[in-house]
Amino acid sequence: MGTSGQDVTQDDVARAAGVSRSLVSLALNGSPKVAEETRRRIAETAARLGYRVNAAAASLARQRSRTIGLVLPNLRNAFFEQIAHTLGDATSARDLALFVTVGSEQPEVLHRAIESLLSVRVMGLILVSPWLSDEDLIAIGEEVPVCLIGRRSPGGRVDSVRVDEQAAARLLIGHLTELDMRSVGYVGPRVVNDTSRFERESALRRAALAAGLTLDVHECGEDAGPAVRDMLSSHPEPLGLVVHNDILAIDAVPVLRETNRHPGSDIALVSYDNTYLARRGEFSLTSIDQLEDVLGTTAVRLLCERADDGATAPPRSPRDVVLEPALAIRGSSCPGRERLTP
Amino acid sequence: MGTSGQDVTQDDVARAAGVSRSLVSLALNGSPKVAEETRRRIAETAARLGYRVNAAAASLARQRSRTIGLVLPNLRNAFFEQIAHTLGDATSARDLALFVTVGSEQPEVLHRAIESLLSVRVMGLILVSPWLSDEDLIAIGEEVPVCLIGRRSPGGRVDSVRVDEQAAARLLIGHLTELDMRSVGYVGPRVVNDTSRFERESALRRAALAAGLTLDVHECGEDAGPAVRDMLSSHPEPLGLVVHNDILAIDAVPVLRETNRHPGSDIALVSYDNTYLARRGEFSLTSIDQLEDVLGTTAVRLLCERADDGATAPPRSPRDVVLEPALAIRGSSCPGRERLTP
DNA sequence: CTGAAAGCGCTTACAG
DNA sequence: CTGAAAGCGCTTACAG
Repeated sequence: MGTSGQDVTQDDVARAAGVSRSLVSLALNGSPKVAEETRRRIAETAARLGYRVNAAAASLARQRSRTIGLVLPNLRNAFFEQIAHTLGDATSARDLALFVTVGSEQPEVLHRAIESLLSVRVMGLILVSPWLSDEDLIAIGEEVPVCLIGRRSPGGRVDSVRVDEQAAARLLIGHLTELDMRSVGYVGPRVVNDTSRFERESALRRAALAAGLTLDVHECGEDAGPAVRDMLSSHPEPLGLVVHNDILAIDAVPVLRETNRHPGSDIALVSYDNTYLARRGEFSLTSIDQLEDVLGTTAVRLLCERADDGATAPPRSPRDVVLEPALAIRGSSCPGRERLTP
Repeated sequence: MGTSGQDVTQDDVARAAGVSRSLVSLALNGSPKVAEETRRRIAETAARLGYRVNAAAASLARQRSRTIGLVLPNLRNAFFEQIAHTLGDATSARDLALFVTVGSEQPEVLHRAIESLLSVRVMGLILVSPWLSDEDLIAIGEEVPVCLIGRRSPGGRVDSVRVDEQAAARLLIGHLTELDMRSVGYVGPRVVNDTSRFERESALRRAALAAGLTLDVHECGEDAGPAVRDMLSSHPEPLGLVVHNDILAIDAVPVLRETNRHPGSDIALVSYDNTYLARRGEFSLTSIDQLEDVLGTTAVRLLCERADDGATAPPRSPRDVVLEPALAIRGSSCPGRERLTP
């Protein structure tokens, strides 16, 4: 029946199945030491009684939990949703649970969130573009396996997976120069401690220089519109406009229209993340694809490897997995020639 | 120092502070039975040693955890971010942890997510507009205190907090008729089992009828653009266009422009959620405000009340808290007359 | 105000 | 292939 009543324990299952308590545990955890026939009988009894493992007890006994903590900076970016989904799949494929915590601009809130994840003794932490100092990250890495997504490993015992920002910048700048844009502008969020933001900017600057162009930078608030408007008015020439991410880039679309700039001829708008916003017909943004699925599955793998080392084994040195990005080309930069590169 | 090493336990703290194990527990949990001076000394020792409670052990001993599970349908709506933030604040104000799980269109994934929350023996579950049947919800309510947000209580032991859909519909329709719109169209997502979607539609229909108007309904996919275009072409007369939420409504903005409809004269676009997207200058959407902060804090309160009842006490009957929505009026319906109603 | 002891539900050597 | 026993770190009556 699987009904409620107070919690059913392994004891109840053991009694009902006429076996010992430990056998139930072994059977339910799929130990090879249990006869298949017995295992099946126990599993059936457990299901019939509505047994559900008590994760707290299991973690305590096992000295380690089977859940991974995911810390996202916020939920305002579809990229984060993709990541969360991919990680959800990757973890459940390994029979792990995933708990998401949403950070905040306020460091205090972020720290509290991480603390509560540590209290649960998560087996590892995945942090997406965290607003934390390298020192903080390394300190957290001392307590629990950590894998960063979208940010370079700061050393210590902290791993990371990210897309090659230089390669992404080269893809974008290459695309823009092919389109004969004369200058390149970058619009990014006005933030103080977001490392990835600055890395993106400097990668773009370097790639632009290498192509003989300079990079003009404007910072924007929540709405990128005003910054884009400024940028356009100071660049009447054919301009390659790089916006920090899709969600900001959609603010640029109406501005282009208003100011009478024509994608493909005197303007080319490109951005990052290639989320569903970029794919929408109304926006149709050329955008860097970050390969969220690869990012996610890799992060989980790195974390599990580090966790499996246990407290034994010499601490693994930090690993920094760098992925080649792709560029999804759409109407915002060259109408009529949509494709995926490379 | 608060450094790492293997986990510090209450035992370690007790030894270091020269007191008994139980006293440490009492002190750290702020029991009034402990002398203030002792409490302080123990707290200091704990901090110095880098002690962090083992939530698994605490939950097990206490037979109840101090974390609430939040289940969101997805992360594609800024409304969910607001909710998550508010709940984060509300829970930490009560010294509870919040774990977020992101659902999915696939019921199997959603069930697994809920299962893993139940395995942790969360003290309660908050579900936002869940894609689950009433029966499923009631069944979950048998296992753990449940509070729904944005959906009517299905009975059982399940509470709910939501905005009055009828009142919201009346606000919108009232606003549209004031603007002399002749017909009303509703564009909502094409879904099969989203109760809130249908409730919204029927509330609108009823309010429209009461105002002597009929409601034309078009369903849309991920991009609302095409549905909006259809709607507009079949309604050349002044049209009040209600879109299911902000994120879909922004697809309508460029369509209005293309088709040369003018907000305030022959078209008035309104939507739901009043998120940051609605507030952006480029979109400036008139939108129903759902009072996320009230929704969130109320949900936490209801949950705690039900949890405090414990296994004793006659089961509380379900509560259905209904809030009066507000309407934020912006340029998409009447340019130049932005305000908040009521 | 403080300490000794039992127990939460599970896992895991260990001995058969 | 199976069972008896210890222990994970904490909380909580209970007795002083």
